[in-house]
Amino acid sequence: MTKDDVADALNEIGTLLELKGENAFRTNAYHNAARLLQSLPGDLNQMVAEGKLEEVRGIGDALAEKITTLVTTGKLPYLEELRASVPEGLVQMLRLPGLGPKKVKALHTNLQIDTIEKLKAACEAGEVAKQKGFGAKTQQKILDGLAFIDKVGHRVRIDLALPLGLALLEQVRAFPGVIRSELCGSLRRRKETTGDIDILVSSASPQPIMDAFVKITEVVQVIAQGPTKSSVLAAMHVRGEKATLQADLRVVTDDQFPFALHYFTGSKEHNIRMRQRAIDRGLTLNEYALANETRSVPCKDEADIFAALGLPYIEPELREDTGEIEAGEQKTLPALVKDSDIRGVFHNHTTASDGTASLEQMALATKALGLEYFGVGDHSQSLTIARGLPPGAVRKQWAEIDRVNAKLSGVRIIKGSEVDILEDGSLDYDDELLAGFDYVVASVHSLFAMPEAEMTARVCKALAHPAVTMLGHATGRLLLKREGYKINLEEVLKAAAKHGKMIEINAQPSRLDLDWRYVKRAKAMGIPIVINPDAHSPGELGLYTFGVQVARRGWLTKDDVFNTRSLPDVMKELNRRKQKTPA
DNA sequence: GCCGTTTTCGGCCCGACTGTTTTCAGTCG
Repeated sequence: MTKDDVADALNEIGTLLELKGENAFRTNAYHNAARLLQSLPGDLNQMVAEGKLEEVRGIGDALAEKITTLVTTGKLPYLEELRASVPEGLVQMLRLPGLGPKKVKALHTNLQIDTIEKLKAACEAGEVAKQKGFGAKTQQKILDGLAFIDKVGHRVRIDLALPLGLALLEQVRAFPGVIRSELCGSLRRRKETTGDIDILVSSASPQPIMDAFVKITEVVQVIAQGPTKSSVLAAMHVRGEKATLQADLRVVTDDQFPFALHYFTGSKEHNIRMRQRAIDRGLTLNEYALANETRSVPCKDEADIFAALGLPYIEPELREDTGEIEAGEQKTLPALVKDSDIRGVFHNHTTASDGTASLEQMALATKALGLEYFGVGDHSQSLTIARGLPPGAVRKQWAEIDRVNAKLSGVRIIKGSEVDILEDGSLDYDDELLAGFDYVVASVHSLFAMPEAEMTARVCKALAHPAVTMLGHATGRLLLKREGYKINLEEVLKAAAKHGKMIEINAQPSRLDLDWRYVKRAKAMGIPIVINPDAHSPGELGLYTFGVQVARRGWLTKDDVFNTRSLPDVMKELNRRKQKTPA
C-alpha cells in the first residue's frame, strides 16, 4: 500500500466516525494523520519496519498500529467494520453544501434517509423542512445542491485528469506496435474539467495493445474490451487527491490517425462545422477519412485536413465553434500565448498570511521556475481567518521585501496585496497605505450571497478605486463544488475597461476564474489579463500553466497577458499607474 | 485520536455566517 492509499483509508475512517457522531477532536486526528503521511518524506514501508511511525508528531500508538496493519496486510478490519455500520449514501450526502455530519446523521436517524434518492424525495415532499434544526431554506439548499451535482456529473478537474491521462498515454506509447498516439477529447482541448479520457493510437496490430492496456497499473476496472476499443476505469493520486475517470482507448490504422485525432478531439460543435465544410466541397469528413465515392484526400496530419478544407491549422483549445472557423478563413487566428512566455507571477501568499513558505523561499522557488519576478499578495486585515495583515504587519513586510531583494539576484519581489473588497465596495486599507504598494489585487472574500445587482455595484466601485491594479478571482467559483457568487460580469468588464484595470485569470485549478468565455470578451474590450497562480506554497507557483491554458482557450496572445512582460517593463507600467494615483 | 516546562487529564478548534432559533448549533474556509 502506498502512502496515498493509507491516507485515503485514514480519511475514510475520520469521515465515517464523524457520521457516527464521534468527538470532533478524535475524527480530526485521523484527517490530520492522513495529511501528515502525504507530506512525509521517505518510504512508508521502511518507516513501519523500523518502528519510526510514533516519532511523527500527531501519530500516537493507536494510529501507528492501524497504519502498520494497513501497510503490512493491505487491509484494516476496523475500517471494514466501520464501513459495514454506515450506509454509503451518507458519505455521498456529505458532499452537498450545507450538509455536514450532524445534519446527515439527524436525517438518517429521524427519517431513515440513507441514499441520495431518498433525500431528494424527502425534500420534494417537504419532510426535511419539518425537522428540528432544518427549515425551508436548508431544504431548498439541498435540492439546489442535488441539481448541481446532477448537472456536473462525474467530471474531474484538469489538474487531476491531465496527469492521469498523461500517465496512461506514456505507458501506451511504450507498447510494441504503437506508431502514433495522443490524448483527445476535452483533455486535449484543455477544458477546465474532464468527463473521460480519450486515448487514440495508430497501429497495424491492435489486439496486443488492447490486451496490454487493460493491465496498466492505474486501471482499477475493465468496463469493455473489444478488438479496437477498450474502456476502463482508471485511478491515480495527484498531489494528495484521487482522480478516477473512465478512459477509452481506440486503435486505428496510421492512415486514419489524423482523421480520428481530429474527430475525437472535437468539440462536437466544431466537428459539425468542419463536416459541413467538407460537404460544401463535395466530400465527407468522418473519423476515418476525408473522401467521396471517387477520391480520398490523403492527410498526414491534422494540418493537412484543415488545409484541404481551406483553413490554417486551428489549435485544439480553440475548437469550440466560437468563431475559430471564421477567423481561420480571414487569417486572423491568434498566435496563442505559451507557458514559456510567462516571465513572472502576481498574487501569491507567504507565511505572513495563509501561505506555507517565507517570502524568501517563495522568491527562490519562483527563480527556480525560470521566472523573473514574484509578486507577493498576502491577505488584508479583514480576512482574519487567513491571518490578513494589519497595517503594521504590511509595513514590516515591506522592510522584509527590501532586505530580501537586496540579498537575492535573478529574481525580484514586487510589493503587493490581495485587498478585500468590503461590503460597500470600499477597500480594506486606507488610501495612504494602499499608495505604498506596487500593485493591488482586489478580491471578494465575504458575503457571497449578496444579490447580483449589489455584488456588481460592489465590485465595480472597487474597480473605480485608483489604487486597484487588478481584480482577483472574478466570481469566487470553485469548480465542481460551488458556483460563483451572482455577478454581472459584463458590467464588471465594462468597469475594468473604463478605469483601465487588469483582470486576473486565477490559475488555481479549482478556480480558473475568470472563465475562458469571459477572457475572450475581456480581450475584445482591450482589458489586460494577468495570469496568477494564487500560490500558497512553492509547489503551487507552477500552477500558472493552468491559467495559460485558460488564456489560450480565451484566444489570448502573448501581448494580451501582462505578466509576459519583462521585469523592467512591468515595473515601468506599475509605476506609471501609480503616478495616476492621488497620494 | 494526540499531547505534555500546564505531563496521564483536560485541552486541542479560530471566527464568520447561516438558518434556525429566541440564544445557538452547525457548516465552512
